[in-house]
Amino acid sequence: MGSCIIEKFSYYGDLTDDEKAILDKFEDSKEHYKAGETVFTKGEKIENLYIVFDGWGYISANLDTSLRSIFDVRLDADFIGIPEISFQNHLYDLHALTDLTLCPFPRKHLDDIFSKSTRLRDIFFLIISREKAIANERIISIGRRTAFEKVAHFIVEISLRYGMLGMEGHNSFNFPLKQEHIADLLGLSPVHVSRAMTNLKNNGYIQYNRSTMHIVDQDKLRNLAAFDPSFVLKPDISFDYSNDNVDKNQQHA
Amino acid sequence: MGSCIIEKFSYYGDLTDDEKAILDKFEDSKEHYKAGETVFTKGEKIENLYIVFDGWGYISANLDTSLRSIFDVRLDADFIGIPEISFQNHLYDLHALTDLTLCPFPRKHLDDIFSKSTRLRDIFFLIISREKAIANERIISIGRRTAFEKVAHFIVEISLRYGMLGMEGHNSFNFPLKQEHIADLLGLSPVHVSRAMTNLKNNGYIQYNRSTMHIVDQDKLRNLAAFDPSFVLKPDISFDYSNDNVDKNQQHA
DNA sequence: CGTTCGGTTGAGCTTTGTCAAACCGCGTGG
DNA sequence: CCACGCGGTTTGACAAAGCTCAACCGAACG
Repeated sequence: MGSCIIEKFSYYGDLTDDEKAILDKFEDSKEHYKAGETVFTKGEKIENLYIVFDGWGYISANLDTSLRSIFDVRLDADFIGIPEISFQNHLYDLHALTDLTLCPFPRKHLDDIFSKSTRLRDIFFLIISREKAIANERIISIGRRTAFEKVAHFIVEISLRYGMLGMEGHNSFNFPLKQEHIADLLGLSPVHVSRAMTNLKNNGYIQYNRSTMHIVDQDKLRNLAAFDPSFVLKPDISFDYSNDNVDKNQQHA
Repeated sequence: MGSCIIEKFSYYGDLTDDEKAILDKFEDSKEHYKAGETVFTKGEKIENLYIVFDGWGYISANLDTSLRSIFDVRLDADFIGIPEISFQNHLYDLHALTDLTLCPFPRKHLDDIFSKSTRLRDIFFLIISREKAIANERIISIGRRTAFEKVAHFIVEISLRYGMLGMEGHNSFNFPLKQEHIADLLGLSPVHVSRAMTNLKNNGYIQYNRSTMHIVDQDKLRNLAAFDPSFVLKPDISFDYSNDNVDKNQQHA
């Protein structure tokens, strides 16, 4: 009955009543974390998957005391824990960047989802595909783009992920990341992130202040970042595995 | 009846007769590619998943004519295409590095796997988890390690992936990658890879020639690379989602 | 033998990192 | 209301890591 899991799951596709009934077994609880708090750390036992209800989190690993790597940021309706689904213990840390509200998603109900609804299962695979595509783009960024391009690309990525839109992208959005986080996401030093961002600002690509980002010219920014739109999956899934429907939901022209 | 899919799937866990029966529906065909050939390219329609039967392949993207990024290398029993499972068209290219034999894995039979056997489905999730963990380690490497450490870490990774072993790691193995490929995997230039590798050789970490790699001292090399063993999943899966069996298959001490 | 392909080496250059100081907005307490 | 301090950003000077270009080497193969 209107659980937050159903609400957030709906972002990925309209749900039938049957599908809602399957999801409705999940407890409708929320967990709240203050900005800066740690949700879990490496090595802890995995209790749940989560869906982000509100706020920003980030997934990170610490190499030694000084070196940190951030794998990804978790926004509204993003899942947390799917890639760790067959581990018993967390591999990474999850921190709340802003105040963060999560909907726990108990693993023990996953059997139901997978056996009772091929469509819900497909949504799961959609999410997995999407996340792997994002990870691959990050690998390209970190490995082969300049600092300037890395930052530009990341801003475009967030503008697209924000609110699960299609391809248009938000032009103004909440952006609570500190430059230190961007640095750890992109494999840069914080001061170099600063240089890249002031550069983007001075050249008319973006405007920003402490907490909001405004993209002045999406096309110009995407062009600079050599942004490839094909990895962005539309939330409207309607694929099947039969290979008969060649023209359905094409990703490429 | 003894299809290569059953053979390779067995690497991930002993299969019951029921599970084998489900997999036995797959055609037992093999596709052969010569070293250097292209298996598929970005934008092509996705026909199959694959399992590697023999040889090495690599998954890459080209940014422009000069810049290439390699996401991963595909070895014996690795799957190809799982992260793209909800796309209609390929996002990346697959090339044969050596002569390469693949077992096609038609998507239309996936429904059977997921609905008829929770265990086969769990093996799928094991694979997905493992691949995401490998991708995350690559992100750490590219973003936060020195060239020397990147190369060292990559060699350790391959020694562990080779042949789906547990934690021991092979000390001598076939290594057909050119330095150019290592460069594209790790975000380096080919000449810098050369420098790093001769350095590793001169300091007694490794020996190698055109096609084989020998790790002189695993511990020393892992130590240098700050290698974190926790991301390596044992092929013996026996997890469940009930959270009752706290001590089973622990990843951390 | 000569050619080709990949690997190695050196020199100089570019990008990015490091360190330290200055700055800026904002909240707090006097 | 102002001074202060704090956290985060910016700037500058310098150092280091890695890149590019070009020459050279050496094994494999015709």
